[in-house]
Amino acid sequence: MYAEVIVDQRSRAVDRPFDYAIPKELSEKVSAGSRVIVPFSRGNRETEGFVLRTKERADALGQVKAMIGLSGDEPAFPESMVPLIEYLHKRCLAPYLDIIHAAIPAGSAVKTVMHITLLDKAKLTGRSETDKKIVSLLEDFGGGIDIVSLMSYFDTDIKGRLTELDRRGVISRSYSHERSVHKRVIRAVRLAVSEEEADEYIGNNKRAKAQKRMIGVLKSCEYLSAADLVRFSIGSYQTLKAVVKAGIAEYFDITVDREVYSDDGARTQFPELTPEQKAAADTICSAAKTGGGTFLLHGVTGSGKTEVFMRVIADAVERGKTAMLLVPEISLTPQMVSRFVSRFGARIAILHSGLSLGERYDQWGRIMRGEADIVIGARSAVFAPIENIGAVILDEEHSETYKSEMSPRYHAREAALFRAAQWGAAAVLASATPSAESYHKALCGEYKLLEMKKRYNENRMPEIEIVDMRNELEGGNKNMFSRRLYEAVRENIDRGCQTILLMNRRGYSTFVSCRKCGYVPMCPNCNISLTYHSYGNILKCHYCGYTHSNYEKCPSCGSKYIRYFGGGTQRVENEIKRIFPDATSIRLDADVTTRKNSHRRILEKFAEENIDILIGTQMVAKGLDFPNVTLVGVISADTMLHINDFRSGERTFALLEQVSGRAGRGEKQGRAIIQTYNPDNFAIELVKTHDYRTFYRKTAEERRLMWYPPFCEMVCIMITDPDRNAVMRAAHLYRRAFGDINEIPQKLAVLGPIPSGISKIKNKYRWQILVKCENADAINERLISAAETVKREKEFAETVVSIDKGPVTIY
DNA sequence: AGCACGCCGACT
DNA sequence: GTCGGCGTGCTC
Repeated sequence: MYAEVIVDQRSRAVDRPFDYAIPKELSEKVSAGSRVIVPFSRGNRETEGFVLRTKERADALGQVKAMIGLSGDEPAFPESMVPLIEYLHKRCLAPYLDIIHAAIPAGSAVKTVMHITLLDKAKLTGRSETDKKIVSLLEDFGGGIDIVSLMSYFDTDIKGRLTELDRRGVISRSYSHERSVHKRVIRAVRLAVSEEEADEYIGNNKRAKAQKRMIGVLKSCEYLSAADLVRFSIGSYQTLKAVVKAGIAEYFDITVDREVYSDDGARTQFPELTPEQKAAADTICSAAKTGGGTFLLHGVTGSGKTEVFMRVIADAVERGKTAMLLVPEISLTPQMVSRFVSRFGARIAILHSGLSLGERYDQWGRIMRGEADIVIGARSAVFAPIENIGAVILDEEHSETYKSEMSPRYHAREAALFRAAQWGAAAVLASATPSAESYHKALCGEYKLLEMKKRYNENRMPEIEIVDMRNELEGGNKNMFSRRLYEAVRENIDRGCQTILLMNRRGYSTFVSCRKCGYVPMCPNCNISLTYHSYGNILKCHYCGYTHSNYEKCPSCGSKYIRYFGGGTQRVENEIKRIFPDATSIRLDADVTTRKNSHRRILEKFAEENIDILIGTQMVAKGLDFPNVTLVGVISADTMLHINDFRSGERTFALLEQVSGRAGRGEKQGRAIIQTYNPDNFAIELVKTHDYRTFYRKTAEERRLMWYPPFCEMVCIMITDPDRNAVMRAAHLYRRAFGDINEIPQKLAVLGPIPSGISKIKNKYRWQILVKCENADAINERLISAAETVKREKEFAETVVSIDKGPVTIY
């Protein structure tokens, strides 16, 4: 038997499967997904690799080496993940390794370290000072040392010398493979003798009361952790020691999974569904039983989509299948998670970026072992190792967080649909404001459209009021709050109802500028202005994190008059405290949620203490369900509108619709007040009537005219280099190497190369080329070979070419 | 990427 | 003859 192996060496040159013979003794254990150690390259150095598939014959033309052994007893991923890995390899033009690393828990990869051992000092014949130093260091370290430590004693590269010394038999080189994340092992205790013998022991030691209690506890259960035993028996570790020493009990190790959610064991029942919910759930469930299909569930905010998900998931697991629910960013939806936990309990596994490496590893293990058959998670959970999938659900399917901005630049929606199709599962894309791409496919009949137009519990949709801020300015109001919004907030506080205020920008102000000379402080590493943060009185770059203390005087002209343009959440918070001194308020944005669980705690506090006002970025727009919130205020609806991106209207509509949907989820009617300088823009105007259909129609008209998605596919080629001139030359070379578009047998347009909208980030200059085409996968070869042409030039050694299919932001 | 190999100048 | 630095090319 032979295996195709992807070696764990991050380089394009080895980004392909290599054939290895599987020794007989390993043939039972090696399968697709196995992690193996193989001899690689001329020196046959031991290298870690992943098996993509096994086969009867080797395709390799030259010699085929045999693999050395298995690394780790469990496979890294199940065999059924291979088709997805291969699909994404082509789709994202990403190296196999990047995809595999995205698909397995971070930190579970193995580090290969070279060790040097002194074999025979006598064979050192030469006069090389370097060689002598190597040998004497090896002696100092007791004959063996790892390569990293050894190299730290030398200024020059000693690898060549080590090869030579190995050949002469002075030293030998070996490899060790170390895993960084370990299972969590705790010490547990169980009875080592029969219950009768234990009773006899107690009878003979009448004075040992604590030991008696402890043995009593042990008798009542099979085993328990040492800590629990001590606690339940009100004893001490000394008592436990005595019991073990007497041979009555014994220690053993159990591996436990770190818990990532708390389950109090209480189970909620399935409530009665509304006719709309029932119709949607029934259609999806019956499709799931008959080979699957993709559904676009378009339900207004508060229509109870989550309840439909639960039915679909329950139906799948009842039939012995598994289910996957993807949410934009799970740490942002604690309410959703707790609802699922209280319905389904311990069969849920949670995967998201906020987990520690160990927690992630444990959740992974639970899924691999089949202990969890429902997976809830953010983008990367689409790689969860479940099999036999019955239902795949993407909540807020329009969310841009589903697109990875790192290699592999995959879209979780595409990956999820691929996995659903693989298992004949029902796929549900759900949103109150579907992406134009998905809605287009639904109208074309590629997806089946399901609509839920009514809110749950007969609640009405929030009333929307648009406030034209130009009139405020004319009326002499320079405050960030219009008179309408001020009055509404005031009224809401007095009624004892809660308010959510959206300010879609963190920090205090967008940029600062000298009133006299117009100087704007910029980030030295990125071509972007610095944002003022009142907390700590600093200027901060939101791209690279650079900070600078705020200027008292203009560094350019020395003027004392510095002005703060634009607003951020901090500024709104300050204003609220000033104009509503009697109100309680709390802020929720990326600046206050850096610590684990702080996001959840802020929301809990908001609910439990009935805080009057919650101020936040788009974090407050998603998935929050607080019945006492009756007013939503949007300080400025324009912040996303003027970003020069064809999707800005779509983003604005989705955000406004979502955030206003936070109001009126209880019995009281909700309303939203949206402040804007562009009341006539249709993305803002149509929120008023919650008219998604018209919004889509107008958007689609524009996109068709301009030939933008969903009517074409886009590819963004980003070229970066620390040198301003090199990056420009590289970009032009790429364009030339890409070739004449008339030779390509499809409609295609190339825009650029041009400097990127933010022309420098983290000291790397950025140029981009945009390709619009009918089929992006059909030009893979051109896209790659042009990148190879650039990389072949010595001048472009530091140039990075990254290809992004279906980019979400173009700037 | 990471390493072996071959080539060449420096030094003995 | 080594030694050590550097460019090249290959990896089942």
